[in-house]
Amino acid sequence: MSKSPIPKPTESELEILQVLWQHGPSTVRFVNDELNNRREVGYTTSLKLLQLMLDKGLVLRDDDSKTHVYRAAVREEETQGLLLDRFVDSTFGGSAMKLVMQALGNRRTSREELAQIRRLLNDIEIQNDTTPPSTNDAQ
Amino acid sequence: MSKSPIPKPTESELEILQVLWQHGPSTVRFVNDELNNRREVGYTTSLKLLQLMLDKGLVLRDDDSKTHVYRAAVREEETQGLLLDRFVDSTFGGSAMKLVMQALGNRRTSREELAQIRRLLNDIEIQNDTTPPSTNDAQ
DNA sequence: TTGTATCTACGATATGCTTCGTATATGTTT
DNA sequence: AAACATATACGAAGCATATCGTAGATACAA
Repeated sequence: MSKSPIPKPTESELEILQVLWQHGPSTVRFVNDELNNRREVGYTTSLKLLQLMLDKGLVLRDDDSKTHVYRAAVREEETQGLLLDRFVDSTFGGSAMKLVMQALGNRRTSREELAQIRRLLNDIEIQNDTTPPSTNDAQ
Repeated sequence: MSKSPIPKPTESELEILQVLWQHGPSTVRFVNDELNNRREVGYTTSLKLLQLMLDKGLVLRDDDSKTHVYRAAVREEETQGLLLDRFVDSTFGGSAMKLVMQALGNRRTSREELAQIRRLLNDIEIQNDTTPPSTNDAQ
């Protein structure tokens, strides 16, 4: 519940965070290898990125051993939420609804996923019933 | 249905597109005024942006009269869809589901909006029943 | 016609992101 | 010990974006 000055990660930094979120604390070597599954990246590039991210506070590192180990300093959902807000604002003029409609409408969604969303909708409606609507951020 | 080499608009360019989408063909002056409702932007900055966007093919202009009139050259939904794809990929590792769940979970959604989504879900399921699933982009 | 306002064109700057090369330290193998 | 592999640190280049200043054109008012 603390408002911290989280710096917005760039796209490249996000790629690295994805790796760290998915695989946990990792060496530069490992991160670099993972990145190279998607595209060509030099080792020192990944290293530099991680160092900059360390400065920004996006990652932490354990440098007890010679080979440093980096881990994410920001939580996945929190970061995604932050970026989602910005994205909704810049691309959909603040309307989360429009975004959801497009996301659902313009791609294949499996039956299970649809069911999952329905469950979520039910939960939200229950919440709406118990806690009366105050301010409405979605539009 | 034509695949055109649409350049990805930057955030600033998106702001301008929002104005054009919302208000239709506009002068630089008007666009700049609109932008200044949100933040400080110099007139020549807006002008330059529009000129660059013209080069990129993001906007068209009518320069019959001395004061040029710009209009969007890309459609709103199409552009949003393009950016949505990129965003889902970079921030949610390609999982549109995760995005939708977060978008719905982390903000207030009114009863009508929920109903609207339910309707959309129904439509999708009907489609899923009539046309068997081939490739699954979501997830 | 002389100013004044408004417009476009365009160069220049500042900043941030990404990338890599090189130097240097450290550990390992023969 | 010498050679080799691998690590970190750091400077610097290349590029895109965003921003603005200035010059020059054009219309209109006094």
